[in-house]
Amino acid sequence: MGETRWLDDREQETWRAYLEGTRLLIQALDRQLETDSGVSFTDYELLVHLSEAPGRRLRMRDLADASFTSRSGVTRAVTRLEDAGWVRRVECDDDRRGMHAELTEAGAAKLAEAAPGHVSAVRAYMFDHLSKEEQAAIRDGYARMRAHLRP
Amino acid sequence: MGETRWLDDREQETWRAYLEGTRLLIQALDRQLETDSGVSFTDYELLVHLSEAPGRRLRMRDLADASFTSRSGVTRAVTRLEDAGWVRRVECDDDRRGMHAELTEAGAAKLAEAAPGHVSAVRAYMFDHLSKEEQAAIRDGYARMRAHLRP
DNA sequence: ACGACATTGTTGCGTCGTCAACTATTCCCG
DNA sequence: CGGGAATAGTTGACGACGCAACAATGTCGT
Repeated sequence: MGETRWLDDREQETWRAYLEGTRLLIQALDRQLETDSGVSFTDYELLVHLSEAPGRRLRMRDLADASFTSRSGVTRAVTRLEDAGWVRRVECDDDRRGMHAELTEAGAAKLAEAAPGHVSAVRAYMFDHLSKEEQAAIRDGYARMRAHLRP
Repeated sequence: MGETRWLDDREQETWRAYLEGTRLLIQALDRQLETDSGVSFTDYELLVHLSEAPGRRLRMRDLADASFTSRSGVTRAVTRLEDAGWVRRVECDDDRRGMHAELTEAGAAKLAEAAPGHVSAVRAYMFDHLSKEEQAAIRDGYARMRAHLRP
């Protein structure tokens, strides 16, 4: 146990700005999606993952991995999305344990409806306030962090 | 309604790296605090806010504002921290509606015990992977975002 | 081929957090 | 001053999510 290297003022400010900015940003995006399209931010992200997958479907585990949440979280989220009519469960051919979550037409339509407003919000709340250099720094820096934190 | 300006590949990657890196980072920090000191990340942050306040106490509303959570969230969190013995409620002299949350000695001790490991984790998970320039970009960029998003 | 072990998805349970409603108090303007 | 509006903190109802346990199925070594 060596001496603790505390954060200096500059690092403190970086840490606080990041934490608080992130919290405000996510809250704002969630509110925008919820009020304009009736989708939560987490549900929106799940729909995006499905829409980008081949056949618009993903194994439950892959959806969990892609969204960095737990298996049970995905189970419940998919049930939620199924009740909304945006996703359906499809049994796996090659693995009888397996389940696919598949985007329905209604789900794709909902996503198409929600996407423009969401993207505009991401621009208005985040990208419009960042220079190209800052965007590059964030991209590279967080990609490196992500690589080291990935399990 | 003009045409939507979708995110280009670079912006997409920035957005994804940021979101996923952040999710992994917060999860990792939460786990570290929880396993090493038995404190959740949110509770840790509340203790920090109190420890930095004059008299180690804060009005409930100020604690809510500082932590960017709802009033009810703070009420429940403070009850939780009170049960743990780390915080006590003190009535306000000048406003009979008011309540202070005050850090106890045990709370200060818990914070002192948890802080070194947490700071080390913040370094190991985040700062060690970022150049000075990237840190500066994040600090400035998020500070600007935060300023625009603040209510 | 077969038994030990791993994996998949779901569920019960507990925790955490928000919104809306409520009481108590304070503020402010006519 | 007095009374409506604003504010403080709490609570109830509810939704989201993680962990651990579980049954069903698949995988692998011998």
